[in-house]
Amino acid sequence: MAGEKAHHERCEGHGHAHSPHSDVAAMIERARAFAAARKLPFTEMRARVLTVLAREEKPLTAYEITDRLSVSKKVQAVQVYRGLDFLQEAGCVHRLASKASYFACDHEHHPGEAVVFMVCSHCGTVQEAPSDLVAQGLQGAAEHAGFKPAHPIVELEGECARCSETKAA
Amino acid sequence: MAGEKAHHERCEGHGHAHSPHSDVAAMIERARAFAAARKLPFTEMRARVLTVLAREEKPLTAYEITDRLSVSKKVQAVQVYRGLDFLQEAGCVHRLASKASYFACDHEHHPGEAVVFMVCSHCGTVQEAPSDLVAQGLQGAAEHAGFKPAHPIVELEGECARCSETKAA
DNA sequence: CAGTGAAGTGTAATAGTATTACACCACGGC
DNA sequence: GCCGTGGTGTAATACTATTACACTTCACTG
Repeated sequence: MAGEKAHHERCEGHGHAHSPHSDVAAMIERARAFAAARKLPFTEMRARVLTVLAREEKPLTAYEITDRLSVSKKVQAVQVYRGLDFLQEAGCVHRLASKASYFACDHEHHPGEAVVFMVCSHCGTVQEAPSDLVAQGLQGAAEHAGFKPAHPIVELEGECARCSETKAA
Repeated sequence: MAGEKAHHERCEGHGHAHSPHSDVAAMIERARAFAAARKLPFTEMRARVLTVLAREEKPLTAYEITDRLSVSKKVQAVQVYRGLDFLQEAGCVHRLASKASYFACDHEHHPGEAVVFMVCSHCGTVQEAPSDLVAQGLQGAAEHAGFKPAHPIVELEGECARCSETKAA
């Protein structure tokens, strides 16, 4: 049942693992816009946290971010968590529940959409892919149980294409 | 051990919130069978951890289980984690990634199946519901990305039927 | 029947993730 | 001005999970 090409993705053809250099500036801009819309400041700290994540290929834990930032100037984990909270609200960063780690996302998500986080157990990268079928499945399960759905978490551990190829070679 | 409530509202068709009294003895038996099949001992500790979870309506954290068990005899978290590892392998207990907590499950799961954990943000209970649509969606997303899927995590936060009704009243 | 090895236990210590509390700062609005 | 909302920096703490190690149990086997 592969024929599932969901909405337009801003990702190029194959859902890419948010690559390290996928326009950091654009991500910053998106976060800034969100802040403006809420009349909240887009502070230095928020930008720094997002920048670290945007440059990274893999999810990082809050403490890894803390370490990265502390190289230039000592920061504490709580400051990073505050930044992450904001960025998650802004939709610029997602939390990977299975790994308790965080990664940047360069595109908008629409309400009601179900996004699958495919996590490579070999290299650690994450690919996002929206799925209508999953969304329908969740909706159906909820309906059947009289459950009022709010926020879905869909993570799929496995091996990414790149790592599979590498091994095959 | 505790009284057996003859009330087994076993899986009527679909997911019920694994109620506190859904036959604890049967769960123990299932775990015991798994152990036997693997030629592993089904020890006191394993039984105790499972019993605590089976009697509870909501997921518990490892430390909550530790506290419950420590009432009768002091145990340490690591012992509980060991029990949980076994029980998860046995399929008798699932981990809720979004809450870092654990709950008992009274039925088998089949490979390739995708199970939705519906978590009520009000009362904390979890209902399980298998969904073919979700399974297909995951499969499709993986195929499309050349991703080799292994273990899915599907959690849906929201409000259960009971809590919705209560509020409405 | 001793010897061996896989598996579990109990205990202590530690690593890793996240939050609370509080004093202080910055800025926008009346 | 000054007040309120929101951010920062710092310290401390709570919560989740793992590692290490000495000891036990038990099935197997030589």
